[in-house]
Amino acid sequence: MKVTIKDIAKEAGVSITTVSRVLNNKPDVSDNTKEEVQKVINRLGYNPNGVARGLVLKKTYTIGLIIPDISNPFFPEVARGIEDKAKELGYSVIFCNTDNNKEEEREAIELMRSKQVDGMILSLSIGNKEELHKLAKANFPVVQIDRKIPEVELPAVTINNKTSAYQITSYLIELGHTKLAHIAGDLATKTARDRLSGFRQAIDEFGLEYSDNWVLKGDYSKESGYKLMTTLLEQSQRPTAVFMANDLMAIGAYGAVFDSGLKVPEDISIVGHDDIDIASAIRPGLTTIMQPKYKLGMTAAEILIKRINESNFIGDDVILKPKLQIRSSTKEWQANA
Amino acid sequence: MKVTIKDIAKEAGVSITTVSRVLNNKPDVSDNTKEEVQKVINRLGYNPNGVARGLVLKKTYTIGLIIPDISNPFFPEVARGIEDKAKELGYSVIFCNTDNNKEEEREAIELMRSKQVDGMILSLSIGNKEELHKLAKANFPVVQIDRKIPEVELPAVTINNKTSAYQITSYLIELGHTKLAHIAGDLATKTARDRLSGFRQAIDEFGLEYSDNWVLKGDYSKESGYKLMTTLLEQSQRPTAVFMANDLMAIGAYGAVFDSGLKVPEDISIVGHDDIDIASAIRPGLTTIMQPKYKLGMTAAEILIKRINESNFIGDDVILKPKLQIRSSTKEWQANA
DNA sequence: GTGAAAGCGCTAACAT
DNA sequence: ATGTTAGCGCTTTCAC
Repeated sequence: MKVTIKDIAKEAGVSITTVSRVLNNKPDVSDNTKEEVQKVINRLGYNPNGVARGLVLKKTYTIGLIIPDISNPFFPEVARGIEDKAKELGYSVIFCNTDNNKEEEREAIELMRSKQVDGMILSLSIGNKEELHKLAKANFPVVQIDRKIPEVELPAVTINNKTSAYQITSYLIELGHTKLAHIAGDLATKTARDRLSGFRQAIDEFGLEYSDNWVLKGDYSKESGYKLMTTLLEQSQRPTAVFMANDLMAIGAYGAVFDSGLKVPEDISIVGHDDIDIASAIRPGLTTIMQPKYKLGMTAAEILIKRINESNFIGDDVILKPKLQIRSSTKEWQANA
Repeated sequence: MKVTIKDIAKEAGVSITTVSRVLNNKPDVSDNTKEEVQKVINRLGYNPNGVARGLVLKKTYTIGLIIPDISNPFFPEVARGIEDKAKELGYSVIFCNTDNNKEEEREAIELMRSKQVDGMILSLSIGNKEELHKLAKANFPVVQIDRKIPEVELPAVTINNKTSAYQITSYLIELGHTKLAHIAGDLATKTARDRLSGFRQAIDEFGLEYSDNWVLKGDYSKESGYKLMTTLLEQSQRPTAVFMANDLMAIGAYGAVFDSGLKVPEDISIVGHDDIDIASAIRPGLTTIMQPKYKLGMTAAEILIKRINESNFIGDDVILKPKLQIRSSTKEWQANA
């Protein structure tokens, strides 16, 4: 049987209140009894029952983390940032993968709530406005990460994906490219939509022609990157540069280019987004947008926990700065006569 | 205020016992009242308090996952396997990073226990026998993953790292290499020790000479791979092939070779271990040992939960099969006169 | 078929 | 400085 506060009380010859007092470092215990009780606690190897404590305190010191997929290389670092900050502030994290599936997301949120987490960090598909509205209305502590669902008043920690997409597309254009393609991410996500929209903005502003044939809809996976890049290369009119909506798809694209007997960047420039580990490891190094993933996580956890502990604190959106990371997958392009 | 079982009872005009009965699908409720109660539950959006339930049931339907670092590319996939299986069986997972730090590990275990997890999946450094012994003695459900601490009677889901190291070293030898080096992982881990020992066994069995200069102690990080490979290359006698204890270090080694103006595999063959995503994405593709990471996770979760639910079940060790994954970072070697 | 009461392990008034 | 009591939200005897 596990040893409880009662056992300690009996063994030490005091009331459970007194034990509780020394457990929580409350005043009003004589040094003597405190010491005595502490000894018994150590001797019996007592470990307070957090569940019981949680029930009376209405606080579990646990936060929920709901993300699409921990095995997508973007998320482990943000998860690490979250866990580090949470631990620092005395919280644990319970996590759940949803694959951007609306129903999974709903269930995950419900589950977390029934587990009485003190707050949640969410990266949801775009379909789940209602769920978020409910949480907001219930005044439940939530911070969104990576993706901010539009029209939802919950704070978010993100980068500006439209800007980053605009920036990297502009970079391609400044290199002399005029035939640009984009392979979009899962358009059920806000990030994919924003990146697409940043791409189009750049195309428009620089007065380049826009072709539906050169904007393909992927799903952020390596496989879809490979497949869609293959499709792109099979077209009669080939772009000279392509913006892949994330690095994972860019990796897939490398393979497709290679398999077509072409070369990056000589025949086609490729850029990605996120700067996951692989981006700097592959050759040619992938030009991409670096997202401060760890910091994204740290910041989200920090805001969430502040929100949990200060009822009058409503977190603001935090928009972190990404950075254009130029490597070797891009080169200047001269239109030849 | 959150709605409780009491509110439902009052609103439906029944006792809380009855509400509890319909909540848990117990018999002895008339179809009529059941339906009535269910209606109220839906109307009020009631969500049972898992903490209260956990207190009386002494069961939280939560398992703990303690690993060195979720942002090490080896772990996300195993974490995903664990979460998938856990979810399937009705459990959630709460996770914690320890960086192979003994004290962090101790604290994490204690934390999990105070949170009353039903069981834990652990990947610990080798220093923590005592902690594991305590858990074993307390008959607390635990399964080890990736690394089995020696002399501890808790089931483990692993591959045989000595065998895999032996296998990949033999492959190098069969290619004609006779000057082999090994850059070990963090020797505070069982895996690193086993891989080193498999390497030495191959060296011994094939009667190759062994030099301490060619066995360097890394820590599984990319940076240490780069640094130690540089050290290796600076030596007067250079090996022609090196077994890096994991893929991450192998990536670092690629950089070191490149920066020395040498080429993989023409000047030096390199192999890794684990087959993380990057291994197949980089050029030349990294010859390595593929670990069934997702399955490792699935299996561990399955055993753990079975162990939780069947008091007489003691899980056996499961040793999964790795696979030699030959790519282009290795080539035959002819000793030239 | 239904409800009253006890109790899970703890904290927090409220005495004393 | 210490103890008594109530109660957190739920499940489970036990009685009716």
